Amino acid sequence: MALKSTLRDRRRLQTSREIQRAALSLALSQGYEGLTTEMIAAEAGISQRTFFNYFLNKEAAIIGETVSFDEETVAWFRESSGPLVPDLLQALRRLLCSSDLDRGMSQLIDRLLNKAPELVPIFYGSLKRLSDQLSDLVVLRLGQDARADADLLAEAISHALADTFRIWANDDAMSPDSIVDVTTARLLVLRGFLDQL
Amino acid sequence: MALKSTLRDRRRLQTSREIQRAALSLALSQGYEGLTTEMIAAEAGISQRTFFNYFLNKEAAIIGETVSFDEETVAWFRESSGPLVPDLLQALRRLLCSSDLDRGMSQLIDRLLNKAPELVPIFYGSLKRLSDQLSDLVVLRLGQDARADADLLAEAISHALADTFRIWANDDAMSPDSIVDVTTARLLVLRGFLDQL
DNA sequence: CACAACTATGCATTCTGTGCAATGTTTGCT
DNA sequence: AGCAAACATTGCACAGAATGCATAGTTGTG
Repeated sequence: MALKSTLRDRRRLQTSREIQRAALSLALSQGYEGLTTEMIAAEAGISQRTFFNYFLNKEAAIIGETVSFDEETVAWFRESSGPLVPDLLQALRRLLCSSDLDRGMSQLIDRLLNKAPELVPIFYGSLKRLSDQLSDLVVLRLGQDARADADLLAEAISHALADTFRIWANDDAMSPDSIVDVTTARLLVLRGFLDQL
Repeated sequence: MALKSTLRDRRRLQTSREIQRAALSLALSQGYEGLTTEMIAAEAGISQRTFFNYFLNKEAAIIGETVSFDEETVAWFRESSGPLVPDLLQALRRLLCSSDLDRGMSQLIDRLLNKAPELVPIFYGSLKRLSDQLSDLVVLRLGQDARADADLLAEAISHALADTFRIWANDDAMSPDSIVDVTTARLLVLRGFLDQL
């Protein structure tokens, strides 16, 4: 079950990114209002029908594909006996390492979210998917009874991470490796607030 | 600029709630898949066109209207010299007090989210609106420079609150007044996790 | 009452999203 | 290489979502 990279898989990934690039660049130049799936398909050099083979809807094309923890990371996390939260951050480090980050794309997304704020809720809806994965990890260690607590922690971490992504996207000097470090700093800020309770 | 309750306003609110009730009950009985705006309109006793006069889209009808802080609360918060986070929670208390909560409706939403998990991201996208309001409050006190920190805190609080709502919806013995108390307890759990850093 | 502001609705239209069937491409197997 | 299964692309048809516009009715106000 190793990761086999066939021609088909490579093309699929490439087409998927090309569609997202087309969607983002058109949304930025022409505005998200009035952007149609036909325009995106034309810009990406595919048919409208094929567009819908790749993405369930227009928003999904803007957001792009969701990353996932690989099995090794999940296994490592479950077996680790270190403290929970630092281990979660370590898992995130692995995730960011395996998924090759594209700063240019992140920059486009950030600019689009500034230009078309109506997309922000959609983006946060999609962030929920990452949060769910984090929550699943926590439950692996603490058990299903801790699901509610796990959700809460996962939300905080995923939002701190999303926050960090915007910083990283706009700072060419910032290394991808330091993303999780900055995320940790953001979480410490949050803890500072909660110390008021 | 007091709150005048004309016949028009009352009817509007009533129709809006009737539409949401129709949408929720149909989604629960027939399934969200295959639920059309025409069905909702028919069940609510209005035309499809009128449905779209009340809600921007089908999802918005399910979620219902978003609550807002009233001007007095905003003014009170800005002038208060108490610690930030407890004041935020106090503002939430006022918000929940003024918006008359409907446990039955919240219960329906909770059941629907369990039955149709594809709606969860949409719900979280809408929760962002409340979060934005909280963030605006924080910025009133700390200034625009603290926007990023404000967002982070607001996200944590709003998710803790959403969490509490689900508990409240399913526990008839729980008083609406205690919602913010439970939310505070949830935030303390979160702080406990973050103490691992 | 008279007039402005708002509401409901029908109709036409554009866009989204899905199912299906036909045709072509890639893969794995012998 | 040759073959069959799996997968990808596309066109077409169609149901549903959402908007603009015109019209007729209702409510608020002086």
